[in-house]
Amino acid sequence: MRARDLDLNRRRKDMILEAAATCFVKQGFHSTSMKDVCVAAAMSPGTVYHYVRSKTDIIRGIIEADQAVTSALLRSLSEADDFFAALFAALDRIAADISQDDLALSAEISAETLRQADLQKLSRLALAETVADLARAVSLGQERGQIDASLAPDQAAAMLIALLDGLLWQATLFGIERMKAQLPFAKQALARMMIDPDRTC
Amino acid sequence: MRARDLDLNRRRKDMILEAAATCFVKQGFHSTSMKDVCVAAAMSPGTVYHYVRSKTDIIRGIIEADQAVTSALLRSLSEADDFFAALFAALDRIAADISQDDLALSAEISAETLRQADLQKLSRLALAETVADLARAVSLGQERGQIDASLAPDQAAAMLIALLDGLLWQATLFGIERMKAQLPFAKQALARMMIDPDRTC
DNA sequence: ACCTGAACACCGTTCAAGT
DNA sequence: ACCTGAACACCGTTCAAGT
Repeated sequence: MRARDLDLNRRRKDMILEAAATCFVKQGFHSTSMKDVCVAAAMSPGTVYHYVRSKTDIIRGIIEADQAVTSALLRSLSEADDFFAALFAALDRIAADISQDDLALSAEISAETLRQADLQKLSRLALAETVADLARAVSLGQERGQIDASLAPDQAAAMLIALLDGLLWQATLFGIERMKAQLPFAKQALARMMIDPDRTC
Repeated sequence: MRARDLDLNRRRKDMILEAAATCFVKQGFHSTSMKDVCVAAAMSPGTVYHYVRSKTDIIRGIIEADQAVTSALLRSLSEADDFFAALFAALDRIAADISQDDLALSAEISAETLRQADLQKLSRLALAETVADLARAVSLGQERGQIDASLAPDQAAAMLIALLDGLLWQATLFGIERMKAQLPFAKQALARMMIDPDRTC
């Protein structure tokens, strides 16, 4: 019955995380109360706290789930033959898939992360992993002659992520439509950043 | 005595804003209570609420003050003769002046902004003004032949701000020292983005 | 008008008590 | 073990009462 208990534990926690995510997306992290989460998960406070350590613990679960998605998307970049084609396709997909509420929540989670040491560490490791994954794709692109070989892959990756994060923030404030309109300019900027300007001379 | 009343009003509100800012920088927005602010400002709750509408109202004051600083810094870019020299100097100054706590607070304020319609509008207008100010400097740089004339000034400005915001976010997580180490790469990236790659051919 | 501080409704979390 | 819901300490804000 140990196996069954562990399974119940995981299932109940997933239910709570899902219910909480729904609330957070709709109302934000700080304005959804644990009572809201309890109602959405159809459990009493005591039960919720039996499966979840704290409100912060729920954020931890969401960050981990998000990072798994990002990581998979980035690893697929390393498997592509054409770096820029794959990168631009990924940007298009991000712009097409993301919702305004998702953007708001992820900004809120990012901020929440800063005031709690363990969450901040989690968030820092996630970003470091993202940059490392992307640096690997950059390195492969350099070997294929698609990217300026004189660039440090991790620095190029950091710049690319910075530009993308900055655009996502602008999309959060100005709306996703504006980001879609910005994409061609962003692609040009990224290509210029990463292709040797003297290459065609 | 109307004049004196208005003056007291402004002075007291400034005292509260200053006390609150100190608390926010040290502990963050959500983990400083109004009681903390009252103690720091040496006033009772009733007095604080006599001069300030709400906790959110304090954030509004901080955003407005921040934007005044940013706006002044950007306008000075328009007055420079060499766009990139002035831009790079501004980046160096930002990296030198900013503290880890400031970075954390501004991320937290940005997030807070998203869940309250009036704050979001304020924040959106501030970013729009920042982009517009910078676009003007870009436009002048183009007239002087320092920047690729084929770029749309507002788009180039938006990309520049996006990259800078992204780097500031990385500095928030990884520390300012890392941002200082990144600056040369950021400058190269910005120059490549904004200078016609065929110019020297 | 300016200020006090008790009071209000609500928050995240805990825990004695039930099954 | 799993679950309940009353209770606790604390939050942002208000308001009758004082000067």
